[in-house]
Amino acid sequence: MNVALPVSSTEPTARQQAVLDVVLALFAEQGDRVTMDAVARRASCSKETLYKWFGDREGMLNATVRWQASRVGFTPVDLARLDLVSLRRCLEEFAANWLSVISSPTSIALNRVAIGQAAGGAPLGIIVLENGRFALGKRLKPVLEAGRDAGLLAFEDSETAFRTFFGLFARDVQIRLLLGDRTIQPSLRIKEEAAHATQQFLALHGATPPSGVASA
Amino acid sequence: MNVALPVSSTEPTARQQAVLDVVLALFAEQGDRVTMDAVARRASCSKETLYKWFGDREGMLNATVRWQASRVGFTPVDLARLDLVSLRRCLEEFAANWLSVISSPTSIALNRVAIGQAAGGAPLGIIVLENGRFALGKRLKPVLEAGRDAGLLAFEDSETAFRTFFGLFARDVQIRLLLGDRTIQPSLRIKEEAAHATQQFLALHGATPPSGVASA
DNA sequence: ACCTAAGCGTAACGAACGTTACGGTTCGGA
DNA sequence: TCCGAACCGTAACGTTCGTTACGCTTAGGT
Repeated sequence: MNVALPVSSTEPTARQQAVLDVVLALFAEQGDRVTMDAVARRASCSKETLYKWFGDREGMLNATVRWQASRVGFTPVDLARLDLVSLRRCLEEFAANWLSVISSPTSIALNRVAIGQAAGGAPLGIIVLENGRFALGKRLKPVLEAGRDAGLLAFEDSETAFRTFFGLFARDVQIRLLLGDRTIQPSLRIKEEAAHATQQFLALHGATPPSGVASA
Repeated sequence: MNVALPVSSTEPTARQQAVLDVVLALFAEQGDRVTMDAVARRASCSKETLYKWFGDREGMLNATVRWQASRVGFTPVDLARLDLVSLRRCLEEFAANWLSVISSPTSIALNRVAIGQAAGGAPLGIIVLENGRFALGKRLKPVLEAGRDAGLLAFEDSETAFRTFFGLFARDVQIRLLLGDRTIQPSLRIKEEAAHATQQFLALHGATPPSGVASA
């Protein structure tokens, strides 16, 4: 499995990227039920080429997940001069970015496929986890620690603090989306929910109590 | 689809329950890849019987989800005499119960199947949601409101308050389990995590600040 | 101009699996 | 005792789909 593309590093060519984008589009449309034939037809390439490039079906799915993961970008933050305002805005942006990413049809479809494959020993779920939840933690923990160093936050373990923040903004959104709940419409209130979660996190872990703003 | 068992109410017979338990066991073992043949063999029944009972494969999966959902029980609480100690204990039990349920192999497998089916328009995900997350909310919100009436809690919307509590104890546990993360071992620390989440929830929404206990 | 590699389109093979059909067996009731 | 319904075990059918193979076209290098 996965002959032409080794498990790490090698970036797919432009043509290959176009094929992987087709796979993503088909994921969003039909979920896991993506056949090699449908990919080849939509991408106007031959199945033989698919097998030459990706080895087998699992390799193609693997490359697709990596391709999508390589595109999620984070806006780096300036940790040197950090005050309560910039910290709050940074946390709100992180939360809002996360909420908007996991609400996108592409992300939902990708997570569904990864979860379906995770039933076996497939590493797809781990890849999604590594590039989603854990990548977020790696980016956010330095911010939290800088906030603590600046006397703005108080906590012992940055991992625990991050998981608290994660729970406050993620709540039940992801599981409801994955299970197909249509009564949830997070796209409209992302800003408000991110602000709310940040407010609550600062109420729990802020060194100085936030002045005059009640957690509605 | 689903001929013999109408979509609601009718309870399966003991023999049918045994078959559904076999399906659950196979879910836990092999995930979504459960064939009618494997079910018939393990359950020592004929495939013709399966089709007579459940209509088709989707009907069988449907009945399985309902069967498992019918078994999750909640311990009712006495809302009349509620003080801070009993409220705290009640919240901790809810959180601990939820964490232990979603950590069980059966629940993980069931959620994976439901999420996989949710890609199409299948109602499996909605059923799981209805009997999991929403059932929890229906049970917990009266408790929260009773706590508010007793002057122990302060919040505007019980739904919002519940989602905050949900986020505080669920955090990233469910998505990590679903994606196959093996570095997470919630079974050992469920009590501590439930107590921690309850502590944080009371810090956010408790009317009287909890005396002398720092949120570690 | 020729050769080779890459790639497209299509056909075909084979396995897995949902679904149906059939013959034999058990068991409760008339 | 006899009948019929329910059920078991197994075989068979048809579809889907992953995988492979083949013929043809195109482009770049010598």
